[in-house]
Amino acid sequence: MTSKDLTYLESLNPAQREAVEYGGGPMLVIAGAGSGKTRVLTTRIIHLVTAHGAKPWHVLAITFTNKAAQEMKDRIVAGLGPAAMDMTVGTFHSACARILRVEIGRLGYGPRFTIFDEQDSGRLVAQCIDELGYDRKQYHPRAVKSIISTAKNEMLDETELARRSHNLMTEVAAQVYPLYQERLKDNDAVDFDDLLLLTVNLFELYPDVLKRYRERWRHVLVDEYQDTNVLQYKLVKLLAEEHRSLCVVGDDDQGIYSWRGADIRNILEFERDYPDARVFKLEQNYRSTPNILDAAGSVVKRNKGRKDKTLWTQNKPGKRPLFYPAQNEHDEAAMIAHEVNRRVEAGGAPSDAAVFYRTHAQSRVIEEELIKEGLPYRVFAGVRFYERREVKDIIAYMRLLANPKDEVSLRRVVNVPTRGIGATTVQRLDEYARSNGVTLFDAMKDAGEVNGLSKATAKKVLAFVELIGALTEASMALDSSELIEKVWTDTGYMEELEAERTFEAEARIDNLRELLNIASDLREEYGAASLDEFLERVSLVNETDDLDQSAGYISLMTLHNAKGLEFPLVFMTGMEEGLFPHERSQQDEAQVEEERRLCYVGMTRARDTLYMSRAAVRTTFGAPRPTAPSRFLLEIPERFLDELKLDTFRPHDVEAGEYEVGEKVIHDKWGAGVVVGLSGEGESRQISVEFESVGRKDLLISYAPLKKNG
DNA sequence: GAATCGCTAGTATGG
DNA sequence: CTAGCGATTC
Repeated sequence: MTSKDLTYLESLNPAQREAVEYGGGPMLVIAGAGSGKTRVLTTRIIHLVTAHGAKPWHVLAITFTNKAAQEMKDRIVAGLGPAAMDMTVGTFHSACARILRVEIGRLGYGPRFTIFDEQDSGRLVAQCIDELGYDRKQYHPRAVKSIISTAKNEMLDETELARRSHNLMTEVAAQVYPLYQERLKDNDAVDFDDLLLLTVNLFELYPDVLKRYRERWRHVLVDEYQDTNVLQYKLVKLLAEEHRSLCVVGDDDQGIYSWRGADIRNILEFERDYPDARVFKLEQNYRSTPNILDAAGSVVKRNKGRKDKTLWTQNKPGKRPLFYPAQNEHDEAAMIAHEVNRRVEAGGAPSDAAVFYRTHAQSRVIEEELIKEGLPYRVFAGVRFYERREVKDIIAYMRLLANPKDEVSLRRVVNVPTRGIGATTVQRLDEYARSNGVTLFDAMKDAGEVNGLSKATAKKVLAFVELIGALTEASMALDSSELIEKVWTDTGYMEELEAERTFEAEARIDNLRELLNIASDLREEYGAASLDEFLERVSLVNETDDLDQSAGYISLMTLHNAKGLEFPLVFMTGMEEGLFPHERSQQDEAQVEEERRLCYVGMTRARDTLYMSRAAVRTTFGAPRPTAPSRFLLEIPERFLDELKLDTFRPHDVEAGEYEVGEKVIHDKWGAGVVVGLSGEGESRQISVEFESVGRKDLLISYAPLKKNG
């Protein structure tokens, strides 16, 4: 042993240390929740460099989110110093984007290609459906897009897709697929799946390129391996096959992305794919109390076909998880506010707390209650911030400046704010573009010669071309934050919003200011941020990546977004059949198992306190409906769960109406009727009424606009 | 070509 | 219930 400083090894437990020091070929680390897997990954990288002489630039580490990548990078820099900056740490998508920015010319795209999001791709698919003469209503663009996406992720081409199709929708998708792909290329654009697919294509078509990247990244490490799909698996395989320094880390109990192609077999069968692979298991949990782990474990152990493991911990027993049976979603939200306040009074901080829910729609009521209580919070809505209309509009302008072939963005902004270039004009320009084989934007430059355009209209079009030209010119010299301001000023976008003077317009302006903040932060982080860097960021970065637990707010997010995070205090809301597990997963046992893993992921985010709640009545689509408790709640033995009783504050106590069978009633909408039955209690007390107008209806007494008649 | 009205689908989960 | 979209009207 030389004088190398290996003290970082001392803080590891024996299992972690073994995984860190293993010097052989492919390895799989099965790492239970909270068992220090990020630590193992980062320490292993440090060890590769320190003890095995690996060069930092030879390391490729794939994480699931950009936030995880940043954390990992910070930790490695702390251990290795600035040399660590030469490593590549990022998500599959960002790593592929980086490769494609350099290499995509081989595939016939330009280097400033646009990355389309789900909305953009959806629009393009819709155009293709129209172009092929199919009815958009019958073949919903999103459904078609989803089939194409699955095909891409499973590496099926349109022929194979058509061969396997067993319904009209898939057959149409198989026809749309090649056209969509052609249009993407015309737009110099790729969708999310393309980032991975085109990279695999590139590697398979050009062995010299693959060779370069194999030399570049001799050590490949992949986190959250249970959530990789076929394409990602393929990428890893292509890259790691030669040097075989491959370390994958994952937990089959935390696989929650099969719906977007993740294949849990990637982890379950790793040993078959790599027969010489060593398997390591990390089972000591450092995060949660035994009570929380017991409860979470009792849920996930219902799943079949999992790798057996038992988490244990030396942490103090702590409190048992608390179950709160709320009357409705307002009550549930009030409980959260109440309990966070209690914690704050006891010396805690709002930022200790996270609220998880199955669907975004649940956040609203919780927000209302937190506002009422004056508690600071932040909603992490995944990519949704970037999908807001105003944000997308400004980004569309920016994209157009970087890539004038991006017709989807062009169409989006050409008449926003309205500048007299309507659908008919765009249609004529489009016809001209097609018959002359030029892009839509080039057709606009020729507006004077386009058939059917009046002089006045042509003038408006040319003014737009000039506007974009001037902005493009400006984009070369300006930082992206300056450019954003110039865009919303010069296009008149901001002026129009400000003139509206409505509450909604104010909110939109706030969102645009937030976008500006993001660009400014980018500048602070990296010095200056060019247009291209800005676009890369907003295309691939997820809102959770901005999570800052020191900033003093309660974090609200979906259970999916909670993966990889931890909080002292966790609220799992909406523990109801049909919501969690979601109704659309209930037909299929495999999907229910995935929901169960999601439940496990949520529960194991909690360090010391875990609340689980359900609403007896929940209003969805404007209609209140009684609910049944989630099966996951029932899977937790009573000894692991306490019931939270909050008699003092129930804010929405509802008097159960004293109706009797046979009594005459009158309903605001359906008029007169007679009570024929009563059931349930409290808020979920139901009444059956035989109406003269519409016959028998079952109603909730506490919500129905119902009165006694007589 | 733009503005307004009214209908209807959506609410899984996300890079 | 509400946002987004298409039909209708100006």
